[in-house]
Amino acid sequence: MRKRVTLADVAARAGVSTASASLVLNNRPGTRLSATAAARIRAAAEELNYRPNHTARSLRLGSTRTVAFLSADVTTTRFASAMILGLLQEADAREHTVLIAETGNDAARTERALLTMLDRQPSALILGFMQARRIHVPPVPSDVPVIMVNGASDEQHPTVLPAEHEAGRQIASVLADAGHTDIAIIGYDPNREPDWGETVTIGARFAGIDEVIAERGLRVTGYRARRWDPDVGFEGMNELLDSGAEFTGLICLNDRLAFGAYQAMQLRGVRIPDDVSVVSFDDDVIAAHLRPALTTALLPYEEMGRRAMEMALSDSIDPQNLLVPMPIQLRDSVRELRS
Amino acid sequence: MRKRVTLADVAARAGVSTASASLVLNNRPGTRLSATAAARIRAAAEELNYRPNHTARSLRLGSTRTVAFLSADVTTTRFASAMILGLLQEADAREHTVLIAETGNDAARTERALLTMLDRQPSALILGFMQARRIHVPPVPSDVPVIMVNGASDEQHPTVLPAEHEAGRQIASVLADAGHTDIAIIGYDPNREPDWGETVTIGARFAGIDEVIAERGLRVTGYRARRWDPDVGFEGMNELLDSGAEFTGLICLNDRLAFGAYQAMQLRGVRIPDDVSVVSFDDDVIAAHLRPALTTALLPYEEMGRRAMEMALSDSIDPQNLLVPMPIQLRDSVRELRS
DNA sequence: GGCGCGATGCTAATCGTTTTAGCACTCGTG
DNA sequence: CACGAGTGCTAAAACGATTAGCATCGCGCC
Repeated sequence: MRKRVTLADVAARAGVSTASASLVLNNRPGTRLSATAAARIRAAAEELNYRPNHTARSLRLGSTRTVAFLSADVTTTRFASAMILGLLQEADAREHTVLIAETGNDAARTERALLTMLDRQPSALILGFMQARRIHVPPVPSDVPVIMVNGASDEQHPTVLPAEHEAGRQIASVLADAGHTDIAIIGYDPNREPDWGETVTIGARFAGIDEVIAERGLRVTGYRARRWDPDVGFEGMNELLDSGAEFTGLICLNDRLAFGAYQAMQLRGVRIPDDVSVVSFDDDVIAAHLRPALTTALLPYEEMGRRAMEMALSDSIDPQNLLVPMPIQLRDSVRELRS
Repeated sequence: MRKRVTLADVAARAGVSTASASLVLNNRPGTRLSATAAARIRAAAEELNYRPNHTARSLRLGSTRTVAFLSADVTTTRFASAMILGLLQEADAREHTVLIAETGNDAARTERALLTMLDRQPSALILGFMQARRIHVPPVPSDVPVIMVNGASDEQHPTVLPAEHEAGRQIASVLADAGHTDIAIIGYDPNREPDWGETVTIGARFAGIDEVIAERGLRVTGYRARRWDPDVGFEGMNELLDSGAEFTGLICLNDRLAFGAYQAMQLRGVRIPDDVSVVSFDDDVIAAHLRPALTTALLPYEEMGRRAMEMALSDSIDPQNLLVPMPIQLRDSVRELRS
């Protein structure tokens, strides 16, 4: 393919000025060009396969139709792609494209990435986090909106977060509604270690669970853990079982913990859900494939991405903070207790 | 923050022309500006916090330092984020940014996304696939390189693919070297169904396995399957066990199949690796967390992303096709057979 | 015949850079 | 003192679009 065809080429072929061509091709309302001239221009554009030079247009208009997405930790989780997909879908629907950069968890790198992005004059800036955190965002020109997905900023930018509090309530209620009163929790931290403060969402998840425990008068044994990995779940379950604690229901703070707990129970002949009913959070890819399939609260990253883009591109940022529901995926890991 | 400061602002403050300012700030070699003027310019830029307008520069230079990444199916797999991370790292090192778009598996949508991207004059185009496929790529201006990651094009664009053939050989050899001669394979298709042709890589994986089978004289029972999901692995393993086939080694064509096979064996009391040794492909997130941890060939998506960006941004595209090694993750699922 | 006016379309400035051609000035030199 | 060779810097033309304001034409009307 040869050099790109410019507006001037189209205009020349149609025998008009670039001004007229521009007017017609953008079908500006109120333009007073003859119908025949307009037709000639359109035909020329068609024949030459004209596509406007986006860079030139951006320079003139002062707006690139581009949204910059800065992500902390694209890699550490399989959820990132869901979020990106949501962003991309909504951006596409609104005829914008997405610039993406990785910031790591590093303030200096974040600042650098942010400046690089700002140099490209994006229409909006979206900061995404895989482990919901609160960070400091360097100042940004006031005309470019900043949206935080699954995180928060000291500067009070609008956020999109999962509705963890409600999910905590619902997940605990699943167990309570099924008649379970003796509950074990893996990953729980009754003392709310200070580090949890860094993550914006987990506190709400705990609070939701706590409320239901209090309201329903549940008896609880907890296994504290900060790292939520399968091995921890494995270890935790073994410890709970060894302690002789009595429980028929188990809440795992995420699916990876649940995965480990499953392994421990299987090895010791504890049957799910006959002996212990399990509920959890995230709806990780494995959750549906565990045996029995795991009941869990879905982390709605795709929807969050979509909503973030929506907020970024709508002129009115009405809801400063948006909570996206975490639908409960009811599967086979919970048994109805006959009382 | 107020309006962006332009080069003219800097020049004015330094008392020189924009030409001089541009020359100095880009430290063009061979310019003969006085040291004091240069210092004044630099100081002014510093004080005003000048950052060049990327759009304007792109327009002038005819090159946006941007690479467009088109992805088929960002969502369907947890591997996407690894690939993106690789791309991002290398792009960052070379001072480029990445535009990203989703194409689905749809030719029309791919074409549309491609055009949108081309309008932004990217330095290169990278097409990524999660399920390695061969597609038709619409024509692209000859000055923008096109790289295929984990896929191939009818137009013979350079590709970056996992070294499946070698991995097939190595994975089969792990079993053979450990003394196993009776092997079961789940996901195998001895007849190479025609559809496999669509995927570029799997054929090579099969071929590698086949070679070792022939060279070592292994005896093989296969469970055919095209969908490689946990349920299929579960079902496959049960069927193999029911058939009364004798085997001490099991090759699963991916970790999800292996996951299902593990479940089936656990339920039936077949011990891994004491009764059956298992090897697999992908190094999915769960592979390391299975009990026992699974020996598998890592799909090097991050490295592939990095190499693709490298090819895209280096002037000389020497190796038209690059095979990235799939390192074997040796873990605990294989037992050494004493003969 | 000159004026007003609607219809049609063009000129030229602009966005913020980069870059080439060349101006103005100072020396050194024959 | 005229001339060539440096030196230090600038004016102006791009890049490809958008848009406010102006120009031209034909025609009817007084």
